[in-house]
Amino acid sequence: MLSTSEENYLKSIYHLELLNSKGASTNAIAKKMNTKASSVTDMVKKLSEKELVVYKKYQGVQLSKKGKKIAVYLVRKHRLWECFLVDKLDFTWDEVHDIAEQLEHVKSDDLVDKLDKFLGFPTVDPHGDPIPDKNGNITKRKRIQLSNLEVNQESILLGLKDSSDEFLRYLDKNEISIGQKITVLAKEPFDNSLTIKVGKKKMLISQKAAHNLYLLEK
Amino acid sequence: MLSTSEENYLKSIYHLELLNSKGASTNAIAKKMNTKASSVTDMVKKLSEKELVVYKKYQGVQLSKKGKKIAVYLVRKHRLWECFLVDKLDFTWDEVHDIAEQLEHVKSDDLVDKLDKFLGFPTVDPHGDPIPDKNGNITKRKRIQLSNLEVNQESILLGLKDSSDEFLRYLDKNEISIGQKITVLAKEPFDNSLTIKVGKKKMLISQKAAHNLYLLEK
DNA sequence: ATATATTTTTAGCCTTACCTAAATATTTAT
DNA sequence: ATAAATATTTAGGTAAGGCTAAAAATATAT
Ligand SMILES: [Mn+2]
Ligand SMILES: [Mn+2]
Ligand SMILES: [Mn+2]
Ligand SMILES: [Mn+2]
Repeated sequence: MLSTSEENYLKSIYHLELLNSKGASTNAIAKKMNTKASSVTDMVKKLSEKELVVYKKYQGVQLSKKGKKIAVYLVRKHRLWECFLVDKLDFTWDEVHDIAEQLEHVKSDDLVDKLDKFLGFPTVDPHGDPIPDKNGNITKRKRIQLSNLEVNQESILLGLKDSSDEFLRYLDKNEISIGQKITVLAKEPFDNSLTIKVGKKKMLISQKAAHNLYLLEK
Repeated sequence: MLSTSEENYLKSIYHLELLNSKGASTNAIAKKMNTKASSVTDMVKKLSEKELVVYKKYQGVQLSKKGKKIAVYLVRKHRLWECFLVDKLDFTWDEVHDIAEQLEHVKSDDLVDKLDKFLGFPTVDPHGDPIPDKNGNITKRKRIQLSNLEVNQESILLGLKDSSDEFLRYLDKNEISIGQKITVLAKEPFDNSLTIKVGKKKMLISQKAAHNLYLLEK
């Protein structure tokens, strides 16, 4: 049985590996987990002894098969609980992350299965992120950043790159939500800002914001 | 912010105080928490410094007002989660305790309020135990053990003294559940066993089992 | 190629929450 | 009232998961 701390390390390494397939560096893990590099070294040694990661001194870590399975299961639990909080308890999407961080560590496989069923086997969480199924399979959708969409192309908002509370509230304020149709009407060459149509509304969006929106790539 | 361990101590002391209003002894706490008396002494000193319990060496502990408030809130959370697990996720009443033991430590007042609302503000948990309201008030119902009911008196099953999984499954097997009408048909003087009518069924019940059933006292 | 900067590890400490064994206080029995 | 039994506390130790500061390895710049 893993501790909450061990579980959090595995999940962080998993997310870092998605960004950099070579593995996760000590410093990157430390930054992500708000801790010190020396603490990371300690923990990584322990995870390595348990064969949950592959670690070579000074070379960073990668998850082992066993470690990845646990990490994906944690992601599954996190996202299922986020669905529960938003769909059933009426939380907003910027309120659920910290609570799901706690709930994901509750130990009961039965609970996860029954929660999944109760929610109707959702495939994406409130932020548009995919929910791994019972076997750990994740459906990958082809997606493209809004900033890379051609002018006059229409697509559907699938998910977010940055799910920070600030960005979520920016989207709320501008009535942008997952599943909406978005069309690029014009690109401003000077600052790469975009004029877009979201639903029926026209609006201006910065390059930075456009970078953070993933659309369905057809 | 209290640790899970500190919270568990407060809850155990609370339950022990309900049995013995003078307070909880070191040994009683150790037994209840499956730990050693010396560990209890350590923790009790810490809780005393935080003014959550009143502690005098060799004299056991009582919860302070502050400590009791926290303990009651934990009981509230535990029982709300048990309702969720049984009513929404279709767990049986003998499966929910250990999961609720974990869920009760999730930190979010908002979560508790919203869960309460989602469940329709329940007043009792699946075992018939009362759920403290938002202000910590617990509705006390007059109740009497089945073993103390007069012959030919009818009453309603309110709750259980012993909620062990074995007893819960004994009740399931005999189709006895919270809310049912029960009448004592006869008492056997030799072993104090009872012939009772539960719903429409007649059955024999031992003194031990009858001790564990609380009925509404009119 | 060498010097400098950055990253990572090691060494040594701290706190929490446990433990065992020994000492001390309290309770119970004679 | 004293002895024996029981309950509680103290002393000293462990493992987990943090930390800082110093040492060592690796990466970068000249
Ligand atoms: Mn999240
Ligand atoms: Mn999410
Ligand atoms: Mn319970
Ligand atoms: Mn209960």
